[in-house]
Amino acid sequence: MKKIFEPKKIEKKWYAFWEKNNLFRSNASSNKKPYSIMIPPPNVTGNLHMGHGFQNTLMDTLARYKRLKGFEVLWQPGTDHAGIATQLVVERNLEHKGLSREKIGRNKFEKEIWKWKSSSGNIISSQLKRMGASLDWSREKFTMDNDFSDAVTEIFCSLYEEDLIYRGYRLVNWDVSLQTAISDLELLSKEENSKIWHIAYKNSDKNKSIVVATTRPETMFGDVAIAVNPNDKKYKNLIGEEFEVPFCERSIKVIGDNYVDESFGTGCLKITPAHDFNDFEIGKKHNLPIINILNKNGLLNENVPKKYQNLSVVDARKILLEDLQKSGALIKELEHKHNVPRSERTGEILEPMLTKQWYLKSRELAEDAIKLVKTRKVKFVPANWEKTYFSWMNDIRDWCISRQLWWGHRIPAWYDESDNVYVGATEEIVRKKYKLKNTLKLARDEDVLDTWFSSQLWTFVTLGWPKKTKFLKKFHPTSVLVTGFDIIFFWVARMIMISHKFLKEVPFKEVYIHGLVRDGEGEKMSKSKGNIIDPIDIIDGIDLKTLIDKRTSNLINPKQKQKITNKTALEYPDGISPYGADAVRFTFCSLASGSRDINFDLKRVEGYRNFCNKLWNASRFILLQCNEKKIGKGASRSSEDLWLLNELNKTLKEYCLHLENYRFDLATKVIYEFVWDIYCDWYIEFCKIRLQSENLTVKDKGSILNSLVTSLESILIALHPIIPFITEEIWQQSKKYHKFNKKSISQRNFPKIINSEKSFKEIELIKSAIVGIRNFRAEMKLSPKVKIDLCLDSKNKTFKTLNQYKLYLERLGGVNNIIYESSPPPSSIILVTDDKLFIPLKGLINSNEEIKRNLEKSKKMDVQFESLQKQLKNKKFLSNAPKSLIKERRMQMKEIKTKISETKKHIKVLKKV
RNA sequence: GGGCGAUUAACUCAAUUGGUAGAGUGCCACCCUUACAAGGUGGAAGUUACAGGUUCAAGUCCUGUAUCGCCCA
Repeated sequence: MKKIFEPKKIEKKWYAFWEKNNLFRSNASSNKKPYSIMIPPPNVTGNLHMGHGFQNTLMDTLARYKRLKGFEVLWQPGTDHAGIATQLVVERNLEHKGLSREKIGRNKFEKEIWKWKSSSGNIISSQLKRMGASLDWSREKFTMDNDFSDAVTEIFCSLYEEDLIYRGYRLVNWDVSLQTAISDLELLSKEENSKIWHIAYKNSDKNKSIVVATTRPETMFGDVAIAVNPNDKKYKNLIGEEFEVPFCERSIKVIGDNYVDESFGTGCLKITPAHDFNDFEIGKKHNLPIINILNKNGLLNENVPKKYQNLSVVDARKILLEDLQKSGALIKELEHKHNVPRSERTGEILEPMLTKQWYLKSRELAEDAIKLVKTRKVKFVPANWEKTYFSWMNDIRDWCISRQLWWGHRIPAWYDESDNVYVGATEEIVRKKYKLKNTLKLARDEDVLDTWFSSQLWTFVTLGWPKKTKFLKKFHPTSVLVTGFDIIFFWVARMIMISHKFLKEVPFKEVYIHGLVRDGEGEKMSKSKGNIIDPIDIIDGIDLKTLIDKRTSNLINPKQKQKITNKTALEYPDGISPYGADAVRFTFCSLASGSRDINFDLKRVEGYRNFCNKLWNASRFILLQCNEKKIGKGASRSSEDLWLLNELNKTLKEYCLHLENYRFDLATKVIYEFVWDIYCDWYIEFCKIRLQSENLTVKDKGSILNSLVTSLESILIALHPIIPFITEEIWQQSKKYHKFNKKSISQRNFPKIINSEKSFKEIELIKSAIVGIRNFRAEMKLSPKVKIDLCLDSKNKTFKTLNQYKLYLERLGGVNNIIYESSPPPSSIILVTDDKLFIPLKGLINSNEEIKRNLEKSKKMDVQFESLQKQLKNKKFLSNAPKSLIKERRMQMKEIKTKISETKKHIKVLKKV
């Protein structure tokens, strides 16, 4: 073994080995208990980002852990076709070639996308492999696979038959650059600086006017009424009167509606049902006509005066305002902040647009889905995310599922020339089902389904639904869904609804919601901020130049290039060093506490890389010993070894509990502390000394080696879910010693956990004696080269133990001689439980130093004493606090009292010297 | 405007049903001791954002304030 752990040399090797040996294949016919996780399918066009890295590390840890615990594990891989995102990427590629999707047509465009998918679609899969994700690749699924499409069609038709899917003429959020409807979950609304304009509408006699306030003057060509609050004294007598829309020969009525807020603007609201969601509702209520003034490309249409036709909204507004100004109709212009809805994808301002779309009725489905969470058939972890879920579900609206895109599942609906609709899986089926004549011309719906419509089927279609497969039977409902809070509505809720509807089952029993990975300063990682870190770059390392190139290429706003370059150079002057996948994984786990956001700090990775190195070197020591000496058949039963096993057992018990509770951070903490602070700092040191001792026989040493190797093996197994590569490497290297006849550590069983806790007083005693001696040495600034003597009184209760382990005192405490004496010379006293160890001061330090040191100690102890005394004198504390606590405090009191009096006595003695 | 969450050591984060605040990194001192300097030994560092309250006891529960973040309207 090399002195330093080099992850690069082992990671790819072991992943290939696991794959080759089919170690992640799941078997639906096994007798083992099932455990299944479906990967939240990443976009097929995507690259691995920190969020993926984090999420998949957690899932992989669970999957590997459950395998070791004897479960039949299915970890299902796959990708999502991601309608808009993918279509945009391919369109951009076409643009570079001077083409467009319209130029090449729908069929060719689809082919282009498939071509692109096959060339770059598995980037993310290979990146997941680099992270060590133990997915069953033989079952990889894509949401546009043929069988997936069939399932989508079947679901659609069946929902249609039940009247849960309908076609409606309604307002949708329209992205004018994509020319498609967008769900209200895909919009981002942000407060922006804008204006509010007061515009006068005159009556036909031009002797009266009414002033409306609007943030969107250009929509006035679509106005069909003016609304006022019926209680508003200023206006209520105008209700029923008519006014003319400026520059239009159209009169509209004043109506009264409580919706109008008297105090907002002028208290008069223009009503434009075709271009505002609220106005649409008011229009419906008052039976008003609807005038659409926009084309699908966002330009004003023939329903507006000629002058404004074919202008964009922005241009039309500008010209119209000028015209209003000239005509005197523009009364006021005020600064105003309001929320502007923009498309998440394109950043384009979304237009409410009147179109015919397909909708899924959601109320009824939601009722059941709410119950499932209320009765905890589906558990959210942490539970407070249920609130988010409920608040959305209680206020659920019908879901617009059609999209005007070319990439996605085509809606299985056909129309005849009179726009009658026929729904069915294929045209043939439709003709048969509706008994249509062959001469009747049918055209298929041009639109596709929202990507989430297919994603919601993920948990069961990946398992073969609608076929009744073995996999479906064994692995559904899945065990847990690991996902971010941002898609509770998009995905989690919809999966629960649809799975219950079609399978009468929940899609997963638990939902673990994790936090968002941010950069070290708490900023969201994004291309435009230039603060993205690619997990693969932490694994392999990256030099500064490449990192800057990566961060500044393809920027939407090239002006940011210099800023990002400077910032990156400041933050990573030497680039990022290679830390290896295990360190990255360990870090991700250590940061997964509740679901609060995570500020990712590379320093943490470094710390855990060092941990890997520590484990590596501890193993290296053990293997070196095994090479030199003969390993025994049985384990050593000495106190040190039994103590270690007990500590290991305690640790593993907690470790498992934390993993079961999704507290990956606590799991990493307990195992880290065990390996470093107990196993390496004490146990290996004990073993080292024993292995070098001349007092022990070859057979004894063989048993000790056996203990070392077996305990190491247990540790490796326990750590394997978190750090799979290094543990596999060490396990394989130590195979000839532990002799477990398996191909891979991943096939081992998790160490058995015993439900008993013993105490090993003599080991704790010897440890505290050594710590005491070390304290003394450090505080007295003794060089490690200076050895000390130790005086023991054979009448002491601890004498026997200290004498028995004196080798450890010598080697770990720098003790030279142990002198047995009942009346020691002037000494420093180390208190170990009830007993005293004496370190003669002569030749080391003068007694004043020791007096000073003891006075400082005694001060600290006095503070403790005070606080304990205060508590124990408090009658209310004694009557209210739990007995165990009182007992504990009394014990502490007793201890501190002895220590104080001993120290005082000691100081007195020293002063006499 | 409504809701959720956060504020703990210089930095990044922990702290079980309330029981007297801990890690990693950084810092200081000493050490290249034959697994590991990516290491060892020891140490300093906190009025737990602020102000009240409940309680024998509050980082933890309640009320309010401030700052920040997210979601919904």
